[in-house]
Amino acid sequence: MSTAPDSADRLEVTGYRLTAPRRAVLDAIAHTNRPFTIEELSDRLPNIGRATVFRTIKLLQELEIVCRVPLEDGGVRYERSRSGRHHHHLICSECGSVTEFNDPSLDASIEENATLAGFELDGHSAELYGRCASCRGGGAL
Amino acid sequence: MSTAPDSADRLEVTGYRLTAPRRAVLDAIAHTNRPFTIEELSDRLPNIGRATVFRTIKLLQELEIVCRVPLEDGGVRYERSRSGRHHHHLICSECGSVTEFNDPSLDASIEENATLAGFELDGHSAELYGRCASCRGGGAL
DNA sequence: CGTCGCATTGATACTTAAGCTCAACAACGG
DNA sequence: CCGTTGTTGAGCTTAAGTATCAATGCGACG
Ligand SMILES: [Zn+2]
Ligand SMILES: [Zn+2]
Ligand SMILES: [Zn+2]
Ligand SMILES: [Zn+2]
Repeated sequence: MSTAPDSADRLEVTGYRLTAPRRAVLDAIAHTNRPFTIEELSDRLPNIGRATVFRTIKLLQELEIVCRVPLEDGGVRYERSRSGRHHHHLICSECGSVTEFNDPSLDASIEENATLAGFELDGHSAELYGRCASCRGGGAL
Repeated sequence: MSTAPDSADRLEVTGYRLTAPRRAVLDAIAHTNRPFTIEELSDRLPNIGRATVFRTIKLLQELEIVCRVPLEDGGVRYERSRSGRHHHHLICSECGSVTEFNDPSLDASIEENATLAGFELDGHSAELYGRCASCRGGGAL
């Protein structure tokens, strides 16, 4: 049990090679709890080429091991997905933490709106911005 | 009635000057029905400095005259808002058209999830991706 | 009017993020 | 061992947006 055995498995099972650079990326994100940028990740992996970090993260997104978190200011971070399934994000503007949640009725509501508009839905995103419970507790009010 | 009188009013009422460059930008977006990039807009306004186009669009976003549309592939376009109020987008991956919709029950569902997580909600986004009614009608199926 | 002050403009340089290229390399199957 | 294919990484290129800063415009005031 070195790192993220399940993720590694998922890579191999899907037909991709589990190479040393890919393992290094998996390793690095397994040891991070904060959402990260590619640059940050790349800096922590000086022996791995930037392009490879990009490629690997893209790959991991497809496998739903990592997800893309769009910030309120237009920036983007990435986060190792806890659930590995479809979900949405609660993004704290104070501490930057990201919490996943899933709500079938929210998705249903989204689908309903698409149907109403005669739209064939193919994907969607929903991001919630604000202050997380612990930042509220610790700070004012 | 030259262009977008209401938008122009909104600019002035809010204390900003309605200058010639700003009017030109308002004019240009009033005559566009497709979501645009800043570059495209800037190209259509050769007499207006690029920086001014950026500044003006940013201003119009604050006034909710224009809204930022994040695409599925991570790109961004801008669109003159029809409603000028809070809404979400249906984005067609085939023709690129953007339709606004508003659904109080969707927003309620979002707020409920925030509350459940002890989160103080501050803003949110929801984008729907797929094929619009006319692209479906004209194409296959 | 004349003039002062502030908002605005725009050419340009700069920044940052992200993606692409392509030759070298590693793995694998036979 | 050799050819085929997937993978890598240094450096190049693009895109998007921002910073600079002098010049200009406009309004207020006397
Ligand atoms: Zn996520
Ligand atoms: Zn969903
Ligand atoms: Zn909109
Ligand atoms: Zn909403």
